[in-house]
Amino acid sequence: MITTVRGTRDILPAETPSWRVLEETAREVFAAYGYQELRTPVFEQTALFARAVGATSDIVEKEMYTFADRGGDSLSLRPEGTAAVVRAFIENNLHRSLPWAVYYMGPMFRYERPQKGRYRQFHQMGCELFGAEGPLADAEMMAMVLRLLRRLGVDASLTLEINSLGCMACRGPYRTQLFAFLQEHVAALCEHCRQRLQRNPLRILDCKGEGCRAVARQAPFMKDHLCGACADHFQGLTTLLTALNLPFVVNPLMVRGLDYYNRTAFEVTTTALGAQNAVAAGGRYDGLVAEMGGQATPAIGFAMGMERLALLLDAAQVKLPRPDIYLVVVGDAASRQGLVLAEQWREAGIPVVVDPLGGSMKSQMRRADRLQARFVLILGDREMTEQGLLLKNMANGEQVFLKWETAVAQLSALAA
RNA sequence: GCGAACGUAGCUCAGUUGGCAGAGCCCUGGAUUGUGGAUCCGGUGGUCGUGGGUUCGAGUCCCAUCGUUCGCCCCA
Repeated sequence: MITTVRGTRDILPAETPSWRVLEETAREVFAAYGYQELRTPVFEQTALFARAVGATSDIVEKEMYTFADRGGDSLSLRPEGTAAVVRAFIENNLHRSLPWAVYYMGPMFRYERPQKGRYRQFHQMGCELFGAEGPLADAEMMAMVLRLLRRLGVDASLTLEINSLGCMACRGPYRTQLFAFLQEHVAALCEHCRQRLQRNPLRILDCKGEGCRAVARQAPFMKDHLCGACADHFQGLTTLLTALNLPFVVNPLMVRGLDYYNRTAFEVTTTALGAQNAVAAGGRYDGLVAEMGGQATPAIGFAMGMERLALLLDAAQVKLPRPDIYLVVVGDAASRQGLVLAEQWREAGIPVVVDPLGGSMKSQMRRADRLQARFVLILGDREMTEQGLLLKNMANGEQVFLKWETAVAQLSALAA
């Protein structure tokens, strides 16, 4: 048997309704804040991700699906959404139409060890806003994320955490200070953190190892060493979140995994998903557009993991589709006549499900019941001779007789 | 990439010191010959994840492999 590739899966019809709730609710909320949909290719030149996400990040170093195409170009399946959005922004000269507010949703690919809520092909949706520099944009985006989560009914046990990662001006000095501190306490760090001390000391702050956490708590915090502009920005953000009545926690140890972030970083976490606790995460990346060759443009964005949202989604919101009218046909002649009638009704805009398996009336009725059809139309020998149909209301069992000629009018009254 | 647990019917699971592969749900037929749901009775459905090994005999023990789950890591 040929099966799905490890870390991928089918989303079967039993599950697609909740995915649609997810997608449709998100589209509504994003649109309400002025975001429009952007669709980018699922694969790009490998160099795009290497430069945007960071050549030394774990994602690029060991998690990308990278391959050479037949022309010899190195391509990669997208491991995240922002890089392609930035590429599209630059490539289409959109700095002339600021603000540019877009959302995307779709599959992403990372070669990771699969776990609950973590797949090799997974789905993210996210928003990116180009052109807005001040904390108003940050606060509004967080409000939007939380509104969406509330609308989805997944807001129980969620926490909004924020931090500031500083900017080019203040991160450098802070980094040397942090490095000096960590070097004094190198003995208490885990092996992995000792290795990344040189390369990426900031990441040590959110290591989950006990020794590292103890050190991290004593370490100098970025938020205490921000330059004036960054401090103002962060202060402005907290003031706005308070004004919006959005509860938040300042987590000075939160560091984003992707290299492009500066200033505001935020994360929405849950206690309901085990180790994969991040539901949504994002931040500001004011330097990325310029770094990627575009005209310097401030930007902020976030992404949320759709598998994780689907796991949390309030089942009460998901309405399973149920047919209004289910046609039961008994006998060959009735089957043919049923097909013709059903097409006439559909032509008139009336949806009809025709029992596709036939067999005894009992078994067809059972299938209609299983689908929770509101009405069943019965077409058997008796109805054939009388050129009519029996219409049964499945809720109360009442039955009325219809003639073929007048059925369209009577059925459209039902479907309305 | 590292550590651990688990893979038995479509689903959820039981299976004793190694001795005939089971239950519930689902599906299906009947009780009810043209009518769903409730009840009762019957039925279909298994390369026990896969491949080796030990043994008279393996779902059970051993090895390998694939997959899932949990933790690490990473992250949405």
